[in-house]
Amino acid sequence: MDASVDPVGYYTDAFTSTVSEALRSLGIQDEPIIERPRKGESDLCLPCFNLAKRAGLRPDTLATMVLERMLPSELFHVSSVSGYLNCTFEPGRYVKDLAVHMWSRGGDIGLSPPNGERVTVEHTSANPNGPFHVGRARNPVLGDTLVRMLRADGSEVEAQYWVNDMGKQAMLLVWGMHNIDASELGPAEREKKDHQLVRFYQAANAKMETDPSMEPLINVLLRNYEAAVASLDMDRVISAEGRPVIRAKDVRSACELVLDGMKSSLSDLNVAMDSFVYESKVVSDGSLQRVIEGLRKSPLCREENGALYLDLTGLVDEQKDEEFKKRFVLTRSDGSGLYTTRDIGYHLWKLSMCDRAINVLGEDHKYQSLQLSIALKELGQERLPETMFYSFVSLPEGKMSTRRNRVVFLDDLLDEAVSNAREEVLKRRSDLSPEGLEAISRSVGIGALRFNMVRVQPDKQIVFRWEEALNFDGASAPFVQYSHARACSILGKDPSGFLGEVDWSMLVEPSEMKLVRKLSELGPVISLGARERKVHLMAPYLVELASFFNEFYRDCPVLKEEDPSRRKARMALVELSRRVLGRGLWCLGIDAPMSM
RNA sequence: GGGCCUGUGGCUUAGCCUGGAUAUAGCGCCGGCCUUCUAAGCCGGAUGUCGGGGGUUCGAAUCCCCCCAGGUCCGCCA
Repeated sequence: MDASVDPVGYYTDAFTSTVSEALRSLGIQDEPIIERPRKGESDLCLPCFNLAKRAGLRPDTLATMVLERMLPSELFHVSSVSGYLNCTFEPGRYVKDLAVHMWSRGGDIGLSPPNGERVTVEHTSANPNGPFHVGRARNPVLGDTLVRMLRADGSEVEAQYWVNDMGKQAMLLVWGMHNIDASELGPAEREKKDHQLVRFYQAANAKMETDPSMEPLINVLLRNYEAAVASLDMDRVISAEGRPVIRAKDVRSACELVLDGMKSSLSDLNVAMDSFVYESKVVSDGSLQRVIEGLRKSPLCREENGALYLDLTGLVDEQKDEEFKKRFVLTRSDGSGLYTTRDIGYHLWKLSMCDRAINVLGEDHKYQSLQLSIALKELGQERLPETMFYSFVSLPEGKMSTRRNRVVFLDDLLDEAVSNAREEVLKRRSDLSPEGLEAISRSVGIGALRFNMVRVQPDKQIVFRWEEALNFDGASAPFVQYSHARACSILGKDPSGFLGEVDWSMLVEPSEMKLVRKLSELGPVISLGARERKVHLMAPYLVELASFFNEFYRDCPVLKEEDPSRRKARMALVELSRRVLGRGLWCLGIDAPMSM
């Protein structure tokens, strides 16, 4: 068999066509639905229940009849068990074919060739008014993992952060920075700019709650600011009640300052963005106006007191939602745009730049996202953004809230993770340099955090508990990292041990064969993540793989193996495991340390 | 009030879209394994009305209906 052919598909096709032929010889024309059994020894199965029903036979009778009519194959053998036709690939041959195929990919294992698809993943996009808290930390972790898995799957991906520099939050921040004396504020939690500047935002917010003149003031500023942005006059002085308050360009620079601090948290989490797109872009390049003009032509569009809205009444039944908000407001009475309107402009632009747009959003954005899609359809947009929603992380005592001071900052969690990891490393290693200790502690600490945020289905709520967030035992990043380090340790003792021709048929031990099979599941796990956005399946896959590697490690001595050919095959299996574990961890944005 | 999401051993969780063979793992608990390539490991054991009730089906954790609990949304806010 040619090394470039994927054995899974090859064997599956062989079984499928043999089954189809046998079925046809029984006069059954249905295309058989071949499944992967969840349990049991076999590799594939054909449940015969529905076929038997249509043929008027008992399932086990049909299975046996099909079995009797199947041509024998060198690739697999088949048995009939309680209504199932079970197919088991010829173990030695299959494992060898898998290993040869994987080995031929070299260091590129798990990377598909470019598929020509351009994907934009928008994630994180938190308002630039203060540091990240862990309530939203799932967003960058899920988003970045998706980006990595798409890249591994061969897509050309852009990770995009949509920065809200046009809204009330941004204006409150700037107003605070220019009108509140720093000496009136309490000390900041950290030196980082996001922690420093959030104090101005909080103070401005507090003032708005007590001072009724604040709200109209901010609204006037926002309106004047939008006008300045629309006419590309960033030097314009933005005033209210005739008094100058800020310059238009101050808003953007304030956001950028806070964003600097936020970017450094992202980088600590191993999250990299490719581009930051500011909301003001949509205003300054005129696309906001084009959106409004375009939607004006929609039959759903209505006007009231100068405000434009889409009348969604007709969609009520379709959505099975009697209380569907009937109006999707596009502009205020004064003609100025709203967040959702700018979002439409952004999406039109984004969709024109890629083949697939994916948004990672908190579940609170579901409704807004639905409205967005309706508006995009009204504008004639055929491709719509895909969404990945996640539920919030809350605290045992309730929802995180900055105002009630009930919040855990991401920066604190990151520090805590690294310092817990450091303690664990120190328990086991005394030979490390300070730099080595830091590097391993960081890999382990941050890895454990990221792992715990992607290991569960995104739409499940998470209650944040320190001991769980920093879990280093069992199904955790360090468990997987440890297997990787063990592999590296063996390879380090004989770096040339797998060079030359490898005889994969030397791998006959059950734990070797199990490991090879598990290694071959990397590709399918990556494509499930990339194509169906099920990124949470990578974590349990890696745990299972690491566990199989540990069994192999226990059962099969490598360096001490005396038969040179078997030793080489085992060395190569260790190298293959190292590559696959490394690739999987890379997909999760988790470092794969050489030693722990 | 209505829409959407979630509810699986003491705790956390996979499977649900696309119904099928003994319901997946981990933590914790109990009992073993370091003169042998890193014990952050391995092996064995106990633990389940798959939120509750109906229905469809030869067969339901999975599909449909009702109910309960938690989350979330229903602004000329973002």
